[in-house]
Amino acid sequence: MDSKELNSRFLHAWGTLGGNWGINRTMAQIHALLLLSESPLTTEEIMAKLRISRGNANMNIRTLTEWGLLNKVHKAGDRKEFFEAEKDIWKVSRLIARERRKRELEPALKILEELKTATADDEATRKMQEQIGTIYDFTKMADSTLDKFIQSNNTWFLKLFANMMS
Amino acid sequence: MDSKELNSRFLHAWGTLGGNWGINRTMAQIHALLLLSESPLTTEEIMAKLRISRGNANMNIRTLTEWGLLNKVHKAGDRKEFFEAEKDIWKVSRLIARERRKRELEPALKILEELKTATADDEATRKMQEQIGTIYDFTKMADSTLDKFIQSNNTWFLKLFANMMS
DNA sequence: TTTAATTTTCAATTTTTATTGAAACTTATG
DNA sequence: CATAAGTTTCAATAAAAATTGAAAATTAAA
Repeated sequence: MDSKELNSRFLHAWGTLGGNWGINRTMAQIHALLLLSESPLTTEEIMAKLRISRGNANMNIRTLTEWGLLNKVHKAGDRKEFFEAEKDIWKVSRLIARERRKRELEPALKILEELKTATADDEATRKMQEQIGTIYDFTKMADSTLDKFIQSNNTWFLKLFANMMS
Repeated sequence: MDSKELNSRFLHAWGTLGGNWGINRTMAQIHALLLLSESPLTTEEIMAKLRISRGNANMNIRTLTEWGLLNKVHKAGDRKEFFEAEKDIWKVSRLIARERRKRELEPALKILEELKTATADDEATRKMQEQIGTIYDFTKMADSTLDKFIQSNNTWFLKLFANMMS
């Protein structure tokens, strides 16, 4: 297999996987492209390699940058911005987890907590509340676990993994 | 708060959360409705309570049932099928994890493994392959972790949680 | 077996989400 | 300061995903 084929197959696979895990396809592909790239690329180059529009490239690069998955790099004597990917896959996964927690889990938790602690008017409500309480507790635990992961370092997870598999 | 309001707010929150975690909004809402329901409901009742069409109800109930999140119940003297939700939230999360692993993670892993082990034509390819290898190893580890979770029981996770938080 | 209740299917439609591309804006450099 | 290179915005468009509803298929009771 040559590097072009490998590159293209990886972009496709990573784009699909990303698409299913809260990152849109293009965003995942931009990240994948830069993960495999030897050197930082410009917006122009990303547009050309992925055959996407300027607007699309710009907006996804921005989100990736906000998430901490890409870094801007400046080359001496060049006015253009270059982008390079965060390549430590452990860190990548923590950064993604952090964003998803923030955008999806936290708001849901907030509502669940509210429902759990609301004053129940009647017996039927109280029963429902009990069930919601269980769900809240579980979700809260999942959230804490995720948070612990987000705050952790690579070693921590390796230890956890060893522990779990034993 | 009365039971009607609690119910509706929970349906909304759970629908949104589900929507972000690989379950579509309606599917999550059907499950939520049955989670809070005292007794099993028919398709008709689900359609009415969520104001959705027959086709939509049928197709999402089917998927939920295939995933193991709903069970069919038959009432003596009634021809209709009733549905009840799996209410153990631990089990629910394991069942969802199982499906997502099957549908999303496994296919991606298969491709990554293929790319990792393909014969590299040149140095550039070999370098990319190394990077892909790292990603494969990580993804594989995530997959194994997920699998361990899927196979586990509620106690296991509680122990893990205690372990992690210490 | 016929009939009516119930469930399933699926093409058409609606809704949601992602993408384009041109214009507006910003910023370095002569 | 003027200009051109580079970046961002956003209304319009396209693509993808969810939903509808009516017709077909299935099933249980008469």
